[in-house]
Amino acid sequence: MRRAPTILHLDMDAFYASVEQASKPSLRGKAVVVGGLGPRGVVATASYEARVFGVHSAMPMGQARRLAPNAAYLVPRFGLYRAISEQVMALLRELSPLVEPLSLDEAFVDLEAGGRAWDAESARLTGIKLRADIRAVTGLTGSVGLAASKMLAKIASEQAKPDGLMLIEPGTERALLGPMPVRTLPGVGPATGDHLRRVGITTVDELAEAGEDELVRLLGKAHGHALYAMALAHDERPVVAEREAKSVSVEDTYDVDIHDRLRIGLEVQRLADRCVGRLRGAGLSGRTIVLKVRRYDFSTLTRSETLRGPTDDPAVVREAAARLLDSVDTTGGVRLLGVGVSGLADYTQEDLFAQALPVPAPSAEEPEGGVGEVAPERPVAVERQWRAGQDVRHAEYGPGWVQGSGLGRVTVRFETPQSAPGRVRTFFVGDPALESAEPLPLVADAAHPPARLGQSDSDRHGAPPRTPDGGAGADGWGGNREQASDATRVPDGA
DNA sequence: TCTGGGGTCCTTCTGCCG
DNA sequence: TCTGCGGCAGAAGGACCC
Repeated sequence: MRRAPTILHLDMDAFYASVEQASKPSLRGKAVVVGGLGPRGVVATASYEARVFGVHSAMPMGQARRLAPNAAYLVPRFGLYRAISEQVMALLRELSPLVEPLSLDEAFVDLEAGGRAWDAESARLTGIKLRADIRAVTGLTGSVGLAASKMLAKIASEQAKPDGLMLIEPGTERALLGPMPVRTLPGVGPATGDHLRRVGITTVDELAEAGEDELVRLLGKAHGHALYAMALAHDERPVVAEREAKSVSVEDTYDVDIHDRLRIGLEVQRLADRCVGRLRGAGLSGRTIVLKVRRYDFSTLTRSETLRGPTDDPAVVREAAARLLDSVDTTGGVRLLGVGVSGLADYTQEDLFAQALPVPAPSAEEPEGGVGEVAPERPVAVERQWRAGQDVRHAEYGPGWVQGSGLGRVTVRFETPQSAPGRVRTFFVGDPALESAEPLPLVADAAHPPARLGQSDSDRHGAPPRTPDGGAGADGWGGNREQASDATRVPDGA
């Protein structure tokens, strides 16, 4: 095991919410909640001001609204988050060629591989400079953990939050880890945590005392061995810069349960097309088609079928998904449907016989879905929809963002990242002087300008960044189903 | 209170094959 | 021909992560 604390873990603080606060001066210092605003949405990120009220990630939006009724509720703008994430990742790659992104706001860096750090002091200085650079380039704060392993570096950054840096000195790991709750360890979620608590294990020390055999008996071979090693602060996993995707899937949760079998069939076809769009966009094909159904009572079942060879043919995936649906009882209604493809390959069976359909180059309008005969993901918009948080520009008043809409009107706050908190004006939703706009840079004249600050509607359907642990940037969030009545609330006096 | 979306990995069960 | 067995692949579900 390496002894020097040269693994760095960066975790941006309340990333999505912080980006929104940085780009909307009237929200700074206020409770901000980003997530799906539909009736079945959940919280993606809450600002620290919102967390004071008990709002946290993965909480149902309805519950968040009850806890923090005066917070600002915004839909995520993944295009903007991706652009800012790229700025941050570029800074990390200046430190080392070994950068392992976990999601848009998190990454591991092997500082030793980059020759940037060889002991505690050089590692600490590198972390301090990184945090300053991130603030200069993006205007945002991130927390840094430094340790001799990935697990400990991640725990350190968690301890450092918000806006801090923590280094775990070699030799102090077990003393630090011992009193911590088992849930601190990666891989221990609610179920495993409960399981361990029932047998009297609540801390990492107790986990280590239980012994490897007992943990294997309780949790199974893989999990037991892994957890015992972590309890002893042993973690030899290397930082891996590139990892291949193993599956591609799309799913939708519906605002209202679907009962009509015909409609369910059509939705599955639509999801199959979207999934193939993703697949082709990534230049992949797959052998196993998976159908996912979440029923009215939240019970989830999957059905899968493995083909003789990999495919990226939408008709083949549609047909397989339809066959799988035949074996599912949807009486009572379904709340979620999903279609996925696994067993990925970077060629198709048809390629072998030169029968593959030509794949047009993705266009700006179809960032990942340029798939010939595959149906478009959404019908062409016939009426403009204004989503809370969306960037707009008014011919007379300039740039602003949608604070809320409903009853045929849209309320816009006119301000920019560099301006003072702006004023609010209300327009008819069809006002020709109002148009959607690209987000503005958070930091003027940044040394590392983002490649593109896209936030167009298509961004919500853009391919998630391929991240090593599968931490794909989520998209969707039911935003396309947002109701007009989902007006954003902004604290008074903002 | 009422639970998103996109992933990965693991375990268990079952059927097939030699 | 029948039976038992081990290995393997596929199917299904669960837990976890961001």
